[in-house]
Amino acid sequence: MTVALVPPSADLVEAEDRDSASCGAPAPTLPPNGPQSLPIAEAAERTGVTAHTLRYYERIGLLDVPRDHAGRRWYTETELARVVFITRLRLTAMPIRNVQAYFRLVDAGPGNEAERLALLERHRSEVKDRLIELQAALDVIDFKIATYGGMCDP
Amino acid sequence: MTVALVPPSADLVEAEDRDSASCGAPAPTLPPNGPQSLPIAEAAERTGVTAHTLRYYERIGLLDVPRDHAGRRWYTETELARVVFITRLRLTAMPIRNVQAYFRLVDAGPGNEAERLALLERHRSEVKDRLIELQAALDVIDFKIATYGGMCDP
DNA sequence: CCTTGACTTCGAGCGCACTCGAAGCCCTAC
DNA sequence: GTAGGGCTTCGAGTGCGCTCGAAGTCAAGG
Repeated sequence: MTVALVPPSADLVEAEDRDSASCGAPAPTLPPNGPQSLPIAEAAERTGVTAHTLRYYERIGLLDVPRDHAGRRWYTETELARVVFITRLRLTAMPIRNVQAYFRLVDAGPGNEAERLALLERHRSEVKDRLIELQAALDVIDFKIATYGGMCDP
Repeated sequence: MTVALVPPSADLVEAEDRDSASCGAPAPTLPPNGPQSLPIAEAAERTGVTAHTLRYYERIGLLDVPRDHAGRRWYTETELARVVFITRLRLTAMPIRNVQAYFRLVDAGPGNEAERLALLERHRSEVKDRLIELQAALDVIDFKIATYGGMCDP
């Protein structure tokens, strides 16, 4: 239950706000198929998310992936980082709806940080509640396991 | 992450193995509508599970609820305790399949405690892994929240 | 030129765990 | 006797989050 404020995997967390030029230098309007961009298959491999799911995420508005002239997707660090952050949120069972809401805010540009914060904090508190419930349920299971040693007299 | 061996809500945990006469006195073949048995609506209220879901659980073999002469279900402490334990397992996201497997073992009577134990222990270890992942994801979110204070220099 | 293969879109399908609704039965109260 | 309410079964529907397959496009290699 410790709350680490050390960047858990810093490069991925930092990158997520770089798009929509939230602050600092504007995004460089990368040339499709630019420096380190990856085609969908490699993006899938790198993020551990299937290509199908990457397209699905884009369909539902979680991503906006640049294309080359032939319409093929090229994932830059920006998109890859976002995908990773999405998987983190999903891992905590944040409903897709809320993930959508969050990235709608991000994509709306700067000025709504308070809202993003509120959304994340609400979610964090839900996750913490679930952690506690989960731990309690685990305790029940542990108790059950323990009693299988000395059955019939729990 | 502490493992409590104090019965988390003892009455409910203890009761779950009493059926199928796993040890000690055989189940007393209670008269339908016996001492403290409840009709489905009250069982639902007591366990926090809808009547629909209680019937569903029975349909898929998780429960075997005694009936009165008119075919109505009467939930005794045995069934109520089992329902509660099911909800604990479900709370930890144990797939219904595995819950079914577990109670098949329980219903098969004594002699397979090692298998039950193995099933629970496997699940426990999965849950613990998930707890760790969940905590890590929460740390990412916490980090994100923290950086919303001093945007642009995480 | 033709094949190969990775990509594209679109819509449909799937697995899970419920959740609901229709039609009917049974008991009690009036 | 009859109205009401709570129960029964059964099968179908729902919501979520993917997951898949068909059919087509495009670029590179032989």
